[in-house]
Amino acid sequence: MEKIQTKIETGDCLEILNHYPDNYFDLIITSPPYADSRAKTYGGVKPEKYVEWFLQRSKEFLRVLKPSGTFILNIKEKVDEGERHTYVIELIMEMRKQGWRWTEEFIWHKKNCHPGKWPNRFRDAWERCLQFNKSKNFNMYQDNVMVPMGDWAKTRLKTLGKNDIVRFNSKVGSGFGKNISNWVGRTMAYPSNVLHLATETSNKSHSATFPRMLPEWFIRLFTKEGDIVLDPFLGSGTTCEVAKELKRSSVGIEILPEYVKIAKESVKEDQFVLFEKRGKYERKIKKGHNKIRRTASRRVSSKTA
Amino acid sequence: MEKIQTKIETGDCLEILNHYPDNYFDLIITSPPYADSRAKTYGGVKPEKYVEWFLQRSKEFLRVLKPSGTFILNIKEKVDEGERHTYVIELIMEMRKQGWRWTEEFIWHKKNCHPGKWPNRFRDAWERCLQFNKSKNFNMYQDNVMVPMGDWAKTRLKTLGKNDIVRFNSKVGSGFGKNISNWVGRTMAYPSNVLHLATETSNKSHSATFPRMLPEWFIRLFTKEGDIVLDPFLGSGTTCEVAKELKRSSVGIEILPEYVKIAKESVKEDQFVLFEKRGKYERKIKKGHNKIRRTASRRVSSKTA
DNA sequence: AGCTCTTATGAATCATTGA
DNA sequence: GTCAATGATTCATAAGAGC
Repeated sequence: MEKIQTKIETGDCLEILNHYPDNYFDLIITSPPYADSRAKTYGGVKPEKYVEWFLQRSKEFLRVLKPSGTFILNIKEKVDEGERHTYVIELIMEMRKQGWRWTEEFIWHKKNCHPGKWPNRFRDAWERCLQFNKSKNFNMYQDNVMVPMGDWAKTRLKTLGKNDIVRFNSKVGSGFGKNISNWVGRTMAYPSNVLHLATETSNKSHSATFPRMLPEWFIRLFTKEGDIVLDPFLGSGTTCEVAKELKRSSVGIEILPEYVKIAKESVKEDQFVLFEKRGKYERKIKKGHNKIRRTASRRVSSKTA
Repeated sequence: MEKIQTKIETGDCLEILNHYPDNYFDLIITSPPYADSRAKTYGGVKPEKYVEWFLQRSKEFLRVLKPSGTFILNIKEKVDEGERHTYVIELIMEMRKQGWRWTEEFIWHKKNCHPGKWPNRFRDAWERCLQFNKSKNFNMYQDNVMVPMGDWAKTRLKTLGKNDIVRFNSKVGSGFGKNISNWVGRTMAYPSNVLHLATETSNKSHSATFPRMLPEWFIRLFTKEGDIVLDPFLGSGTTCEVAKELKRSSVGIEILPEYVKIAKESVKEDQFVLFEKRGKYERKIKKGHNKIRRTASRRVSSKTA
């Protein structure tokens, strides 16, 4: 098996990435400090300055990303003076001018978002996962993220054993095609662009951690084993941890020493386990897979009960 | 009870609205023809021209909306050359320059999105419901859209949906006990800004109707009985139908005669039933409730199983 | 009334073919 | 070459029929 590397660097990604060559990463995935948040750690970028601040860095991301690669940006605009701020949509416009293609916008539906009540606003239960690419053709491994089919399939497809059940679509070319027999016995379906993930209420001592499932899903979708992933705003190291479990190399960049420390410890622990207790590592991987499967099956049973 | 009026007009809302005074409507809710769609009926506004085309009309919407009112815009950008088109986010930017406040973006999660498979894209399962306002203080009646929560749904009210949109009023006096207000506080929660609704796949003879629950939810949330609602792109009349059921006055404007005909028939039929066969009307309403409850119950059982 | 089973179809997207 | 029409692909939901 190919050897994978996990590297965590301390500093501003704008500087650190200077040392990396063009077309180097297969996937960039990150959840950057939102405007005005983490004021003490990142200098508190003001919403008005956010686009400018980010564009300098996204220019570097564009350079180090492979043409076949993908950039996933998890972000959500803050409320400012009772309005949604426009820095995110401005950023999309400006990144396109920079050369990025805005391929898709995934929705992360936060199933257990924070409770709260305001007179003119409901709880914010979703975030954007913006997909940007350098070219029209990029790598996408859809089979890696298939989900169990809805229960309707069990009852319906089961009975369609006869070879030619044909739906004549006279006007609209939608619905089942002519070869429904292809579908008999299928149990998995491709997902949509809406992700239902709970936020992690974990104990990790830092803010704004995204749940492991989020980077995991995108890493599985847009990379294969041995590929190399970048998270330029690593935080406490989730992306690198997940990448490593999935046998992808990764580079994480984080400006705040406390976070770097946490991140390095997680990864170091993994290395220890990897080299000295292989059995346990295997179990860990398996556990990860089971976790995914369990989640998926929970979703399905939820759909079918 | 206050008398309510339902009025359906034929024409381009840009012209028709000239006849309406400033600050007249409490809520504007619409799903305009998307760029490049309905080419044969609406002239098929090109994506490049869409913002300009819409801005003329949103200027009128701004004029006729009360300062305390809300404008809900259901829209989604098409894929163009493998990229999401930017006309929607450009529209947000331009409408703000026009004087609108972009208060919030609700997500409509389309549970039964269109099937299909492509090498570089998953199925599109969501649309935007953009909330715009004229002022920071607008009317919002949050209690009208509360949803049941927690174990209560499993045990006492299997028929109602957690995380779902339910007619709160319909439960009052329907046999759940007189002290409903006591447990309402503990068992009902405010929803989030993510709406889970299936598109209607029924047999209505026209395309692109949004599900009744969508206008219903926003009408309940942003208006009270006797208020007046506008849908400037009425389509087959869903908004006016729902407004009428909820005892709100409404004006619907539709350019295509066929749709106007359908819309007028729905409203007329309701009137006929209302005045000549009251018993049947009652049944119809009840059937409507049952429909909702059935939908909710499927979803709930799904979440709790 | 409450099941199961059948059937219709929905703001889709992409590649190919034809004008 | 540009643009329009056609074909191929694929889920989930709700109405309706039947029992």
